[in-house]
Amino acid sequence: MNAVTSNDPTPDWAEAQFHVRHYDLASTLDSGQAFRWWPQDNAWEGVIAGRWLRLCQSSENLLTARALAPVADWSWLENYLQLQVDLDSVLATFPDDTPLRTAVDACRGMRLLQQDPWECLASFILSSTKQIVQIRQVVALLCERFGRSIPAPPHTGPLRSFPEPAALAAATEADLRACKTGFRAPYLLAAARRVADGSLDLASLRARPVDEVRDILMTLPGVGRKIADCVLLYAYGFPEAFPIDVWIMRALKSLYFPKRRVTPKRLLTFGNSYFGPQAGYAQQYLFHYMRTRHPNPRRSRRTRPNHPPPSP
DNA sequence: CTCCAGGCGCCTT
DNA sequence: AAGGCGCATGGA
Repeated sequence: MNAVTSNDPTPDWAEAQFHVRHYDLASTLDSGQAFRWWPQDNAWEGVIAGRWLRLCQSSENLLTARALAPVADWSWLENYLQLQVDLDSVLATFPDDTPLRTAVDACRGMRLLQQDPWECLASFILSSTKQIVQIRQVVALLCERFGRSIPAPPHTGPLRSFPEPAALAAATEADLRACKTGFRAPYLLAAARRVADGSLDLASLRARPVDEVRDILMTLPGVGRKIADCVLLYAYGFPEAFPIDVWIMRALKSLYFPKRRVTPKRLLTFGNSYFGPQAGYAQQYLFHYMRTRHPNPRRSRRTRPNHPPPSP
């Protein structure tokens, strides 16, 4: 995973290559962790750390990154992509059962990212009762309206960074509702204000125990156990965090308790205790497996009766 | 049209 | 403690 930088003596852009093992870039960037990556010509383009980036898995063991400005040190990207993680040792901690083996086999190489806490927190505040495509749309609108303009390549439109807390804190609830945030607008506004005024220091949370960080995040309105766990997992890198949403509930029920009566409470207890020290990784594999391999159960329902009733 | 979406807060029992 | 319901908005 050593970076090899371009030899161009005066580049106005930068390229680096990273040697990887067991890395699936596509499922990593498209598994509902982050919401600002788009497929483009056999590569992925997105904005992180306030700059446009193009990532390509040019071969099984090689990632290529391209940026628009010289990059002296790529460690921020290595950290974001979690290139240093030995996936085999993570998978070795999983309980050895058929459902998890199936889920891992469906997208072996998928990683957890390590994202910016503010972007992750704000994005997941917006996630409640929204589909992933809608979350991406709302995040894009917020960036468009409140982000800082950043250098963009010719083939994209104008690009903007993810909005700073202060930029959203200065907005009105109506401004945020104009970005389709709906009933989540006051939650996002409150979080932005808490971070912007310094009463919530997201950077300092990294050094604290996971349960303390969860409790602190849950003091924010609109942030319950699930959203807090997403931030713990996707931004702070607590691998034991296990966000349980409707997909995971469905996975636990259908994969671990098929044809058995189980209360939601029992499923929660099971999910929060069964998967071990890297439960968050297990969660990501189960989530992605359910989303990609198990169609929405509603879709199997017959949409029209065999014999339509006569017209009046 | 109806049902549901990477939930949460609040109100009833 | 536990369960029901409304919340904005749009996809299926």
